[in-house]
Amino acid sequence: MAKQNTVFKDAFNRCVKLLEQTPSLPSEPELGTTLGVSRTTVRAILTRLEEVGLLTWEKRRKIVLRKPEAADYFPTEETDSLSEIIERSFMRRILAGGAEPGMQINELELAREIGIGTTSVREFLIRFSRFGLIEKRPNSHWVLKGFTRDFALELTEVREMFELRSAAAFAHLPEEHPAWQELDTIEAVHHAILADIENRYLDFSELDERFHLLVHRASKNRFVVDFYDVIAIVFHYHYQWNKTNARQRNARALEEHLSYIAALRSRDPARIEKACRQHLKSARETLLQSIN
Amino acid sequence: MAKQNTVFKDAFNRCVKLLEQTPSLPSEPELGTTLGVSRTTVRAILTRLEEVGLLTWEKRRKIVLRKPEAADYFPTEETDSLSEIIERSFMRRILAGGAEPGMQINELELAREIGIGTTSVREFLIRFSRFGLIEKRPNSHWVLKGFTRDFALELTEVREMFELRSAAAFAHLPEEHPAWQELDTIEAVHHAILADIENRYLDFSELDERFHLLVHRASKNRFVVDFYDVIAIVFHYHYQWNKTNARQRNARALEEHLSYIAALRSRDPARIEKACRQHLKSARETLLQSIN
DNA sequence: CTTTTGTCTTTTATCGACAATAGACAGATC
DNA sequence: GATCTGTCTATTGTCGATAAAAGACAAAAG
Repeated sequence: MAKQNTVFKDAFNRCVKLLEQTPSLPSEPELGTTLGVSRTTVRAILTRLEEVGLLTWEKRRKIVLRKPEAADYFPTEETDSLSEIIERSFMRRILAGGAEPGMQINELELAREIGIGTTSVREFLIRFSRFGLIEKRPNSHWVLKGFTRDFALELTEVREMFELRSAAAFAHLPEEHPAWQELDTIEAVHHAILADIENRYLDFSELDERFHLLVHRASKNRFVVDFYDVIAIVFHYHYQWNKTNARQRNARALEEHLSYIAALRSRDPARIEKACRQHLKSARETLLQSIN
Repeated sequence: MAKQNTVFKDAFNRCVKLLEQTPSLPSEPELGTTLGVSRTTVRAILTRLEEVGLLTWEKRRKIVLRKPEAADYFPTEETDSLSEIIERSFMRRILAGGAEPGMQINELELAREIGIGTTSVREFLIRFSRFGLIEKRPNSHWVLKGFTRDFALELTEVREMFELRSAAAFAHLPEEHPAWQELDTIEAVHHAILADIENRYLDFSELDERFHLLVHRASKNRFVVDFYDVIAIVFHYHYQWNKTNARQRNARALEEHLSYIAALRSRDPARIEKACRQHLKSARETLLQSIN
C-alpha cells in the first residue's frame, strides 16, 4: 500500500459513534469539521455507511437505518496511525526491553520487525531524536543513548527551569484569560479523582499532562511549550510501565497539584515558587526511583 | 541516482590537498581515519587518484606521481551534502526572500525547485521543525511561522536562561578540564582578529559559535547543548545576510567576549553573571535590529 | 601477533511511484 | 446569496528499489 487509510477508519468509527445518538447526519462540510477530516474522507465514510446498511444517503438526505453494533466499527488496532505504532513499539524496546545504552539501532531491522517500510522508520527516528534518547551517526547507524539516570537528571533540570518561569508567568495572566477557567476545570477533576482514588488513580497520568502543559503555555514561549513534549512522552511511558506504588504516588501528586493550583490562584510569587519546587522535587524523585 | 556520492567527492578533494604535502600516503585504515570515511570510500579515492594519474597504487605502495592541479579537484558545488543544499536554499527563501508568516510550504514544489526528491525535502523539514520556524499540519501542508520579532524574543529568552546557567557551571569545571585550554585558544583568536579587525571582522561569526558552544557544553546537559543548534543556525544566517555595521558590531562583540572570558577565568559568580548578561543583551539587540 | 589488504555483505540515503487525503471550483439546491 | 454537492486536481504518506557508503572477516604481509 501507498498510504494507510487510518484517518478514514478512525473518522469512520467516530462517525458511527455519532450515529448512535442522532437519527440523521448534517451536511458534508459540517460533518468534516466535526470529525476533523476533509470532505473527501467524509464522502468515503458516507459511502461505507451506506454499504454496511447503516444509512440511506442521497444528496442532503442522510437517514440512519438502524442502531450501530460492535461489528460495524473497525478494530481499534487498525485506527492507529503508523507513527503511533512505531512510537509504541520503539518505546517498549527501549524502556521495557533490555536495551542497553550504546546499542546500535538498525533502521532496516526495526522496519522489518514492525512490518513497515524503512522511510517511515527513518522519519520517526528523525522526529524522535529531539527527545535526546538517540543520536545519529551520519551515513551510519543510530546510537541509543538510553533512558539513563543522566538522561533523567538533564531532563528534570531543564524542566524545573522552564516550569518555575512558566508558573511565575502564570500569575501575570490577565483575569479574563481562558487559562484561569481551564485551571478551575482541572482542579475540579483533581477533586473528583481524589474522591474515588481507589478506582481512578490511573486517570492521573492524563490529568498531569493537561495541568503541566497549561502551566508551560503561560510562558508564551514556543521552545518552552515544545519542550513539554519531551517531558510528556517520558512521563507517559514511565507511568505506563512502572506501576509500583502507583496509587500512593498519584494520590500524593494530586495533593501537591492542589497546593500548586491554590498558589497560582493567590498570584503570590513566593508561594507559587514554593509549591512548584515542592512538586517538581517529588516528581523528579519518582522518576529517578524507577531507573535504579 | 540512489545516493549522492558527495562523501566520496569531498573526501577525495581533502585527500588531494593532503597529496600536495606528502610524497606518499599511509595505509587504508589510517587514511580512512584521517579523512573520516570508511575504507570502502578510501579505496574508491585511491582508485580515482590512480585513474587521473596522481598516484601509483599497488598494495602498500602509494607513490605520488605529480603535484595536484586545480583541475584535479571536484568542483565545490558537488561536494555539499544534499541536506546542506536544502538548508541553504530554504533559509534563503525564509530569511532573505519575501516569505510571510502564515505562508504554506509545499514539499513537492520545494523538491522540484531544488531539483531533488520529495523524501529528502520531507526529512529536512522534519529535522528543521525543531527550530520553531515551521509547523506541520498532519496530512496537509507545513506552515511557515516566520522569522518574526516574537521568534527572536522567545529564542533569546531561552538562550539567556541556558547560557547564564552554563556560564555559572563553567566556573566549577576542574582546573584540568580541557575546556580551560580551549578557552585560552579562543581568547588568542579573539586578540588575533581584533589586531586586524579591518580585514578579519567576518571571521567573528565562526568564532562566536565556537565560544558560546564551549560555554553551553559546561552545562553538561544535552538539552542545553542541543538548543545551541537553534541559536547557531539563526545567528549564522543572520550574520550572512545582514552585514550593515558588521565591522563595528563584531568589534564590540569581540571586546565583550574578552571581558566574559576574563570573568569566567576569575571564577567569580557575580562577575561572570554580569559579563554574560552584558553580552547577551547586546546580542539580543543586534538580532532584533535586523528584524524590524 | 598486529596491521594491512582483498573480498563480500549489510545498511543508509535517495529516488520515483501510487493510494489516501486534502482542497478547489462550478453548478445545484435551499 | 449562502451553503451544499459533484467532480476534478494537487499534495501527502508510504512503499520498494538501488547506488553509495559502512563495515565484517579471512588471508596476506610485516
